[in-house]
Amino acid sequence: MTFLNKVNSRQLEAIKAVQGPVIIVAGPGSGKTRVLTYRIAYLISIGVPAYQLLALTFTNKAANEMKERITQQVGEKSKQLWMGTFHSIFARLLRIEADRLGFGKNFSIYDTQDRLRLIQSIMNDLHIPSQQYNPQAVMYRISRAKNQVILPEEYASQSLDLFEEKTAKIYAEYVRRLKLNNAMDFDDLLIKPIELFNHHKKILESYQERFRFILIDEYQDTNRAQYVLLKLLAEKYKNICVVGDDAQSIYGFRGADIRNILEFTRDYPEAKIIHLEQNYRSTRAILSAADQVIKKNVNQIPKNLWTENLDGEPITILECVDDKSEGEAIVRNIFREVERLKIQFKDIAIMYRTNAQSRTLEDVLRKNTIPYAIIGGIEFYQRKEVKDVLAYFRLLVNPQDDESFLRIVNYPNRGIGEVAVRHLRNFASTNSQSLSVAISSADQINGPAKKAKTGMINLSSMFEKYRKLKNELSMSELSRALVDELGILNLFKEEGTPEAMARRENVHELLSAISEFAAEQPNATLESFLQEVSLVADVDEWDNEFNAVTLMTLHSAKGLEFPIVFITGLEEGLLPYYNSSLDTVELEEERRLFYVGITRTMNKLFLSWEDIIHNR
DNA sequence: TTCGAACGGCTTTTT
DNA sequence: GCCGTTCGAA
Repeated sequence: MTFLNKVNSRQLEAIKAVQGPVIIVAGPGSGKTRVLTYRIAYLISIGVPAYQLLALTFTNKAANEMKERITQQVGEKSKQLWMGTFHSIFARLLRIEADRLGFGKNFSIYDTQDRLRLIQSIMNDLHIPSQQYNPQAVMYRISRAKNQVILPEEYASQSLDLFEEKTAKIYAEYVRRLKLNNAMDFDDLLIKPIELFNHHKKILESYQERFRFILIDEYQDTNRAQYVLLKLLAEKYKNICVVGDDAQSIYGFRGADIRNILEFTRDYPEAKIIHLEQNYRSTRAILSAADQVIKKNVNQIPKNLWTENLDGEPITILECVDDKSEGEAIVRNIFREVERLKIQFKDIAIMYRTNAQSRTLEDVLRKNTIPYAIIGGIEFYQRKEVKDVLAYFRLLVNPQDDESFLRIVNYPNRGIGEVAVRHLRNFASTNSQSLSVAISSADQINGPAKKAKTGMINLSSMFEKYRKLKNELSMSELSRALVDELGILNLFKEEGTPEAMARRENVHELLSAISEFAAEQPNATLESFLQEVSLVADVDEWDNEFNAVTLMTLHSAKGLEFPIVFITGLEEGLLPYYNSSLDTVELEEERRLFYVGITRTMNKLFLSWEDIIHNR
């Protein structure tokens, strides 16, 4: 265990305290990842079987990196580790146990877009006007309720106003429809396991036995559902180790409950508390700036960060007239720093509060031929054309998935319009069939026009054909054949606009992603591919080998570090983000977000803003 | 009945 | 800048 002499005494303590509950309060740059990695390697090296470890991280990227490092320490044993994001780990568990919950193992996973569409269609059916009740707000409330493990009945009994009453109705129908579609949303991936464990004590016990040692990274960003889930799993052995920093809790909007970390010792009074306060990442100047910011927050665990690093260079403030000149000032400084410090573009990151801010920055960077990589924005797997093609695959895997069906029933155009779809839906619901099953009886459906009927019959025989082919072709052949038959690549080509060509390129890229996936994993299936892509984050895709400046939101920056950092748009209203109901709690979260940004910096920090009032 | 063009509204952060 | 809605043409 040679790795154990590469750490300081506090870190060593954190690595070796493997029995019982432990909370590690780890400041930025304090070697948190190192501790987690070594802790797992240590557990394995003292004889704990790797399959008894459950390690939950915030991003897949973090999980993969850690897994790699653990493999270096302990070898192939690490393969048996259950390590990943909450969502991917519990999706995996649900694939195994789905039938106990009345779901098929091939369930679809709905992302935000799919959920919104489903909610809109439910509101239509229930005659709830979307002008009066914003579907997004409804979706947000439902998600909120789920995060807090509040089921429809309870939600209905607590609703205080008309909006909540309507939401309660929609919520109940939403749950019913998801089940009919054999689909789960992101929140279900957390609350369905709770449901499973509550109703099947035996299964809970078997997982308690299995996961004797549980580790959770970024604990400050867990929500109520995750908390309940962990509590259930750790109940028997109580070997639960949480790592986090309340000062870096920035996902309140997603239901993260900072109380989880603040009150850990209340749930586990015997918990060992370990503080990691020595920072190895940043210069003294940067750390002190971060400290000045965060100490304004009232609600936090007191801590005292320190470093042996040098003072370093002072922070530079760039005051600009508008966003364009802000971009230009950043570019000037990038060139100067690259020259002066002999660094590369990949050592630099530009951060902002909202994705929309990346536009102007991109323009300026492109003009100056500085290579850049963007994390976030419109994600690849969210693009319309990609989602459309994926919807066909989802339907092949899960024929009950009516949402995916509705997405592609008339894409590309088959002359099946709104009215024809209504007829089909009526037919399907009177026969309690899913839409993709119902369409195979297209010739028996009365109502639709001739054109629509032909389209339906064609679509139905196409499904039949590919359902057969699915067993005969490899996933990569199958996907190519399907896209070919759809003819969308040619449609884009005929259209010829730059947008259409970009879409064409995206579909190509999707096909190569499938081939690549199949090549990397010998027993890859369409199912596993779909699961993978529905749970990837943008940060996961980020490749730090490529020599480019990284652009991203402050949220995505969590867990990363860069020698040079620019934080842009430091204006009232943008950072902190202006929101009519910005209260103290939210303001503190904005402050933590800024804190996260500052503490990503190793050597030199630039802060930029537009002085609109004085410069106009 | 379907489809494409034009218009207006809104827009935080993400697994 | 993106999405849904509306409206007119085929």
